[in-house]
Amino acid sequence: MRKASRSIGAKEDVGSNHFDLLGVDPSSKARAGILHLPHGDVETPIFMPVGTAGTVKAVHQQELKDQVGAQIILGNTYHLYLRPGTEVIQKAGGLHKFNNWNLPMLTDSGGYQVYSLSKQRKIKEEGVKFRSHIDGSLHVFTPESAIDIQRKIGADIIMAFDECTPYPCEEKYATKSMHLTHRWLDRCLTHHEGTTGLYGYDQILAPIVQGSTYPHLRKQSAEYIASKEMPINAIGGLSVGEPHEEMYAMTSLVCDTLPQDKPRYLMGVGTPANILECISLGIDMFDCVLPTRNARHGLLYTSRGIVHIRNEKWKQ
RNA sequence: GGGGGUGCGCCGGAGUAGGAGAGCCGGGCCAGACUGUAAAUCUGGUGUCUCUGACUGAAUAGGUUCGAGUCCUAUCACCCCCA
Repeated sequence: MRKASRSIGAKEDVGSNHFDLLGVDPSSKARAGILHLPHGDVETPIFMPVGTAGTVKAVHQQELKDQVGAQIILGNTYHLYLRPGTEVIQKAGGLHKFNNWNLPMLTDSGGYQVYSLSKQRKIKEEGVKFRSHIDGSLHVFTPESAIDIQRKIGADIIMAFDECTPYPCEEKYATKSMHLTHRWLDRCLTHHEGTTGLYGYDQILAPIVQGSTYPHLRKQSAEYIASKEMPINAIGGLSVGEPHEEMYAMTSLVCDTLPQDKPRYLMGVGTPANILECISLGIDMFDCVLPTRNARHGLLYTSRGIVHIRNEKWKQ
């Protein structure tokens, strides 16, 4: 495997050419490319391990780099904002310095927490009021504040603030939510353009396609997102419990609508089979908690199927 | 050798001053779940059988009693004290 080159703390703007599409599979829609980011290049298709609170759980940084070969990892705006807190990270000089990870990073905006913490939040046009899952304190996330926090965290790629809808989701609500996400995207874009990275490099803002499992909504949302002409386009609101066939159908439809020359990021996917299938549909980037969570829960994917390594029969 | 105490589930603990147990809590084990992480978490199972219901079961063997895990006798095992 080729080692991704590195340009730590690169001050120069990497320019509009963030992505080189190297090849397309003639028998599927699978692609190979290189994504150029301030902290190095990333080979796509890529799986990005999730380190919600700034660290990939149960894996040492060294293992993550040397054995796992991770080229980019995730962090989460909501969780980092609550703990250790945005100011702490900013004082450290950004998340890269805070956790000593000098390769690319991406932060999710907190949009997933609109879904996963739905019991303790309220959505309004302005933004989302969250009750902290740690101490119950009240916090407001808006498209603008989500960008501000992500500026302070300093990831190479930052995500638009969206609503990840649950499954199943009524069409009426899915429509309303999609439009809200679109309006929030416009605010994110404006705020992103009006601000700069705090640590001497550009941060790419990625918009997110929503629309639940409704083809016409997905198409409409994909067209809207594509019209923004951002360097990376993301697909959200999938892998939330819908049948795989629906997930593939939506992914396929959206991939066919999004531009060819930009990386496509399918958020929250998935199982090994999901990933292979979606690569063949044209997805370039993935993230999922499944490998780390399942590993912590003693579940291994093997060539002979799933193994629960903690079971007595696997012990010596 | 003498005295005292304790014995039920795979393990540990709780409980029972004769009156409803396949039965409390924890662990282990077995199975399942987990998809932009409120998750080293959660759910279910864990005596036997011909399984919508039965049967057996409180160290072992007897006894008292309408009724015994509980009381009595003997035996066995373990723990404590004395010699």
